[in-house]
Formats: sequence, structure tokens, C-alpha cells
Amino acid sequence: MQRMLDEVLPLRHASRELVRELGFLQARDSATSLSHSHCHALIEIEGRGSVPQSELPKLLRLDKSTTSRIVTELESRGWVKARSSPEDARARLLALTHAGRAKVGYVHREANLRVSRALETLTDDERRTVLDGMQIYARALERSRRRATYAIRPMKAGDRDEVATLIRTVMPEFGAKGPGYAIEDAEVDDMFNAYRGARAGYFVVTREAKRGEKSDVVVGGGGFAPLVSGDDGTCELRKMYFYPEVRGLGIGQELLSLCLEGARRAKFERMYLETLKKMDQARALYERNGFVPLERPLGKTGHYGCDSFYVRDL
Amino acid sequence: MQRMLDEVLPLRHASRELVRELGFLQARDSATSLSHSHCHALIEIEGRGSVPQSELPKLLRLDKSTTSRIVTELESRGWVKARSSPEDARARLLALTHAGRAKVGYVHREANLRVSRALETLTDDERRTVLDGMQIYARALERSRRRATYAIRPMKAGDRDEVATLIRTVMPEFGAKGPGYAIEDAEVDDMFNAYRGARAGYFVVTREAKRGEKSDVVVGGGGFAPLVSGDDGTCELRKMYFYPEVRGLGIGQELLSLCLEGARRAKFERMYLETLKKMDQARALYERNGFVPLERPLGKTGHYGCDSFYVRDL
DNA sequence: GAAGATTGAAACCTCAATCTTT
DNA sequence: AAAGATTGAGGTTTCAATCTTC
Repeated sequence: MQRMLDEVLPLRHASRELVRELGFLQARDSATSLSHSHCHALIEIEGRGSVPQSELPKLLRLDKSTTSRIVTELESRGWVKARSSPEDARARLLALTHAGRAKVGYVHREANLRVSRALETLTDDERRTVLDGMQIYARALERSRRRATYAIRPMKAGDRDEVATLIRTVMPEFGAKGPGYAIEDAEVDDMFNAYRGARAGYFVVTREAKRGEKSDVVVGGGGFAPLVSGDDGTCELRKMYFYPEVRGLGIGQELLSLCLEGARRAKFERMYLETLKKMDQARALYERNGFVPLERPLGKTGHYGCDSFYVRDL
Repeated sequence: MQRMLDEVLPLRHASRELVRELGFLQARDSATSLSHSHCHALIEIEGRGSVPQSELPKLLRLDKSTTSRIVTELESRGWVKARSSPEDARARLLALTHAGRAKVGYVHREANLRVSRALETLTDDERRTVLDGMQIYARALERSRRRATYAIRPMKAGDRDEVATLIRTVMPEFGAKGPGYAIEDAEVDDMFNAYRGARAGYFVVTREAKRGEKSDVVVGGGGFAPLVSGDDGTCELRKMYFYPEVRGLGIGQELLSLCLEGARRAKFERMYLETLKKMDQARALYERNGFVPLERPLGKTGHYGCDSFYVRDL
């Protein structure tokens, strides 16, 4: 943690400097007589040809009220033309006019010139580092922001139906349907009671409720329990699945850590798991966490559809 | 140039993403109930102990009107206390109160946590790249912004006195005073007439006038002329000096390029120059531009104080 | 007059409320 | 009621004008 802090402080400082230098806080650029948001909007519309106005808030990461005002101004300046959608009279489809395309070309040239001038004094290696660093950090911040909207907690009785749906939705995505897969287990319908024992546990990942939404939606889960027909010291990591929206956010790692912790507290000495070779993300996670591949399965789970087996000490 | 554009477009995209993700556009952070600028102001005051309010615009890179309003709010919230300077009743010296120090501690912890969370999912190499990239780009943008406030043009008669002052100020900074140095040359007092010949040229670097300032202030210069007692094909790069404010911005490179160009047009075949070993930045520039060191001087410049000689073909 | 600081007007952004169409 | 879009109120920022002190 100390090591990390050594990087955090200078990074925060560099971020502040960078944002100021990029001038995103300035209202209007004198060369283009447009704010950054207006430019960004023109660029996004240009890049997509035609954009529903309802998409703009996501693309620009601005409030819909702001994008509404931006569109109003761009229309009044004659750079954007809106037509209502043929399917839905509420929706407005935005496209650039001829003048708009000319303007966005000018905006691009100006921006390219400015960035080029700054890069000019750098070596090839430095330019490479700048680009990589910016991209990595932007992605990391996005992941972290998205991660923050989810929570992990032990499963409750009320999650029963949602967990069943989760398992029955995700497994077939990887071709795991029919006999020989965990999807056929009787416990799927009542995971809460199946994992409430002293030496078992099941955790769920829930999405924070947005305004007016149903709260506590289950979007992932995973747990552990004694390995069927295994010895007393061996548990199995079971039914760890996530909907696509939570993948790649590092939540699998956190859930796995909780399972490892729980298994240790339940006095298990080894954790075993069965999965599919084609579940690449999952297998990479297991391998990062010290799981070693086995040639043959342990115990008698009855999941003869699985083709990949791992174990690690606790 | 095409190569460079390949990097410019993704870099501009990454910049937009990054700024959005960093949330510098959001007004207020819910955790701290403070805007980024307010936090930044607290941090800067904390880091320096006591700050004249007049320094804040530079530190935060905001308008003085904005910083004035920020200070007003921080004072009314009891985090900052101002006292008038003992030397100057106009100036206000800002310091944190006890409550202010507590608040800035909280702000730091929150910000560190957020950044740490984002960095957590990265490898050591990736973290390194992020930090390096951000720092390099921030510095490059700063250089480029500062560079844009200067211009290079051929010397005019009216620059005479300013150029003489430039030479007489910069040379002694490197210990080059007294006989044996160019500073004693008679031409120093009238560089304009000394370099108006057909095979000579002198360029000046001028600072753009800010509001209400004298325009066209000379902050650097350099030129070329036939080498004294040299052959017809050899010219000398002469009296290239810059005030500290323009150093490190790549302007030396631009001025040198103009001199090389001018010398070629004047049908010179070689450019020679004399300098001092201790002028590291200058020598690095010459070496980057293909100048090779000589053991002994060429011609008879009379500058026996110089200890470093270079030449290159044109 | 110049430097330090404040104040008024206007641009940009967000949140919340509202209007229109489905 | 819900989704697309707009409008009103308030915070942040800049530019320009102003006030105070040197």
C-alpha cells in the first residue's frame, strides 16, 4: 500500500496539471469559437453519420439537458440538422449539414495541430508512453467507476429466483446446457437453502439501484461447499457466474477472495473447481490465484460436461 | 507527419475520455461537498503552509476572479484564514485553519482511495506507464503553451538596445565577461547594422504583448555571418542567447534551423561556432543538429575565452 | 499608473421539474 | 407510467470593469 501511495500522489498531481493544460475547463476556444463540448458533439455525430439525440449524453458523458442545449445551438448555427425518427415521433435523429462537415474538418485540423505541436518535442518512445499511459488510465478509471455501482454480499432468501435465472442464463451462453452440467442440479432452484450450511456459502453481486429502478438486482454470484464424495479437507468453488455487464471489472477476483476466505474459516484445506476450457476469463482468474490444472476430476460432482479441473491449497 | 497523425487522433480521443473519467467537469464531489478547484486550492495552501492570494491563479491556473471567489467561500466555511501582509496592506496571506487541515486530510484520503482503486487492477508496468505518460504529456503541453506566446522574426533597427542588453545580461550568467568573449565585441551595441549584410542575418525571439504590456519584448536572439579570417564557404553561428524564460521550449532549435536555412541561401557550405563547455543545453542542441566538436578554433574571432568549437556541413 | 483584490455579466454544466409522445 | 426532450434555478468559470493601496 505504501508502494502504491508513492505513485498515487504524483499521479494525482499530474492529472491536475494535465487537465488544466488540456484546457478542457476553458469555455471557448478562440480558434473555433466553440466550447470543447460543442466540438466533441460535432465529432461524435460526424463519426457515426447519424446519432439519436438520446445517445449524446452517453457519448459525451454530459447531462441530457446540456446535450439538448448543445444541439439547439449547433442547429441554430446551421451545422446540425435533426429529423424525427420514422418509428418514434419523440426521438430526434441528428446529422451534420454540409456546413457542419466543413466545420468539423476545421476543428479536427486545429486540434491535430495543437496536439502535434506538443508531441513534436518528444522522442518516439515518449510519444508511445504518453499514448499508452493515457489509454490505460482512462480504461482503469472507467472500470473503477463502473465497479463502484456494484456490491457483493451473502445471498439472501429473496435472491432465490434471481440467482436461478442468473445460472440458467449464463451457462448456456458458454454452451453448457443439458445433462452433465451444473445447470441441471436440483439446487439451482433454491441456492439459498443449498448453501446455508455451516461449511458452505454463496455470495451475490448486486447492482445499485438507479433513480426509480428496482434496487438490489442480482448480476452475478459464486460460492463454495464441501466437494461431493471428497475428503473432509476439500471444498469446491461452485456456480460462479456473471452477466456480461459486470465482467472485466475485477469483481470476479473480489468474489473469489471472499470464497477463499470463507473456505479457510470453514477449516477447509484445499479448494477444487470444475470449469470449461472455453471460459477463458474465468480460467485466467483461477490461474492468477494459484489454482493448478489437474488431469482428472476429483470427487463425484456428476458434471461430466466439464473439461477443465483445478485445485489449490488454502 | 502521417506517422504522427496516427498517434494524434487516438491521443485526442484518450484525452477526452480521461478528462471525463477524472470528473474534472463535475461541479461538486458528493463525498467532499467541494468542487475540484476548492480541493485543489486547499491542497496548494496546505503544501506551502502560507500562500499569497496573488499566487493562487498561477498555482490553480484559474482566473484571479475565480480564485477570489474560492477564497471567499473557503474563508466563510472556516477552513482558510487570511491576514494582510506586514509589508503590503494590499496583499492577503492565506493559511489553513485547524478545521482546514482536517478537511484537506479528508480530501486527500478520499482522492487517494479513488485513484488507488483504479490503479489496483493494473500491473506494475502499466502503473509505471500511466504515471510516466501523464507527466510527460503534461510537461509537453505546458512547453507548447508557453512556446506559443513567443515569435521569431528577423531583427529590426528598433531592437538594437534590447538585443545589446540581452547579450550583456546572458553572457555573464555563464561567466563569460571580460576580454576574450564576444561580449566585448564592438558590434554588440549595434547588432542591426552589423548583420544587415547580404551574407549575414540576425533573428530575435519576442514575447507577445499581454494586455497593457509593452509589445514585442526581445527575449532571445541568434544569427550568422562570415567567419572572420575564414574561407568563403564558412560562416559562423553567432551570439545565440536566450533569457531563462524561453529556455527549454524548443525555440533554440527553431532559431538554429532559421540560421542554417539562411546560411544555405547565402551559399555557405559550412557553419562553425564557438561556445563554452559549461553551456550544456546549447552544446546538446548543436550536437543534435549534426555539429561535430573540433580540437582547435577556426578563423580569428578573437574570442579566446571560448573553450569549445563545432562545425557542420550545410 | 500599477498591483492586489473584488464585483457584474455571460457562458457552461448539473439537478429537478415539466412537456410531449408512446 | 415511461421515454425523449426541454426549461428553470443554481454552481463554476472567464472577461471586463472597479475599488483600494502602493
